[in-house]
Amino acid sequence: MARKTGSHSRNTAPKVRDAALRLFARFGYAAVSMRRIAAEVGVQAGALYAYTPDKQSLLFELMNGHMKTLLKTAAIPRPRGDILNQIDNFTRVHIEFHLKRPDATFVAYMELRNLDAANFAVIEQLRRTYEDRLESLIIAGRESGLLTVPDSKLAVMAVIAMLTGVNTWFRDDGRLDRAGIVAIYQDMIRRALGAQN
Amino acid sequence: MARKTGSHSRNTAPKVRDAALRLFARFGYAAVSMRRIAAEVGVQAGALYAYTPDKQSLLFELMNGHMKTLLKTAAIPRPRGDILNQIDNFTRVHIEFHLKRPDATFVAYMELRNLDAANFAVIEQLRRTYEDRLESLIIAGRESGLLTVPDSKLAVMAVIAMLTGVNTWFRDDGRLDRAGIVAIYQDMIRRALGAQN
DNA sequence: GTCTATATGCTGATAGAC
DNA sequence: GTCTATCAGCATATAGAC
Repeated sequence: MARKTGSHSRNTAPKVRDAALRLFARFGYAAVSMRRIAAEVGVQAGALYAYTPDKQSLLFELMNGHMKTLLKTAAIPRPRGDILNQIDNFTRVHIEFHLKRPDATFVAYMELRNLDAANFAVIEQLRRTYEDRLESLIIAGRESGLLTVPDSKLAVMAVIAMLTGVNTWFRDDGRLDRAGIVAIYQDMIRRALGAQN
Repeated sequence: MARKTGSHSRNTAPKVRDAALRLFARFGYAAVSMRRIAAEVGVQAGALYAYTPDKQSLLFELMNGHMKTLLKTAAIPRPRGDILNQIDNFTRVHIEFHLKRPDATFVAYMELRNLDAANFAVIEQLRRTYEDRLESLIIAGRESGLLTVPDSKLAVMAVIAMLTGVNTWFRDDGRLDRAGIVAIYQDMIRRALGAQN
């Protein structure tokens, strides 16, 4: 209880991150001022600099955290199960993960150009790691004769673009629920990859 | 020859649009100032307002022109030919059109949130018109038994996301040329749509 | 940890000269 | 059609009080 007067920061750090994420997603990094983030949190602009050295770091931490969590969540825990099941699993996890985090997903895709060079390289590396995992599955599937893929790298790009695109049109009160969407995408992706199901 | 001193605007209008497009694509609408556009054109900031009433209109005109050109280019000139060929054609035209205009494509996708409400509605309508054309093809293919598509709307979103994603990774000095990429995407899209080829 | 006050500079847009 | 000059406001970030 050695807290000074005016100090109620126990929840401020996550509030800053939440406010920044929400505002960056909605209006874009460049269009959001530190004053606006502060107002959303309920402090003055200067107080934000107790939590981040500058605006750029705030953006980077949000994107870096998002990518790290993605890689952790999408870690393949069990190498057992055949390749088609693993690809179905990738499809499901990708859709569920990103639909659960629309703001972070949007920021991670839209604000890449607002990262400085060093930060961009870090995020780019994480993105590549994620893509490589999917490519490994596709290559394994092709080698075992379960898939017919003309080009594994293009297949990766096509599948990830399809999947991430879900976030752009999904609505909670829409015609299909998440499980239904996952099932349809699993079907389309298996087919696109030439699965002999 | 009734031109006043200091008047050399014959090429300025397109220069303004080109500069704005290039800068918006690279740094984002919100991060680009009118002064910076003017500097790129080689005039002072005030001179831009002879060509656009404000910055917002400049963005809207770029996006509106892009979408109108897309709809014109992708107009289906010949209803003859079977559905699979028409879908292959859609794939080819989409990829070629967008690879030819990387900046406009990028701006059209990234800057939607920076349109004011009225302008956004216009662009949204054009985008929907484009999607509806593809859906018509898919529905016709399904009805004639050529395609197996669990959900035509999701199929549209998946296909367009796949196709537009090409712009994010394509490089002119890359491993595959445009024709090669088109062929692979035609194959993956036919398969995704359950074509019995 | 948060406040107020401030520095330094850039923003979109307009007015009037030429 | 383009220039210069300018308005009024907001930007990021820091300093020092409490």
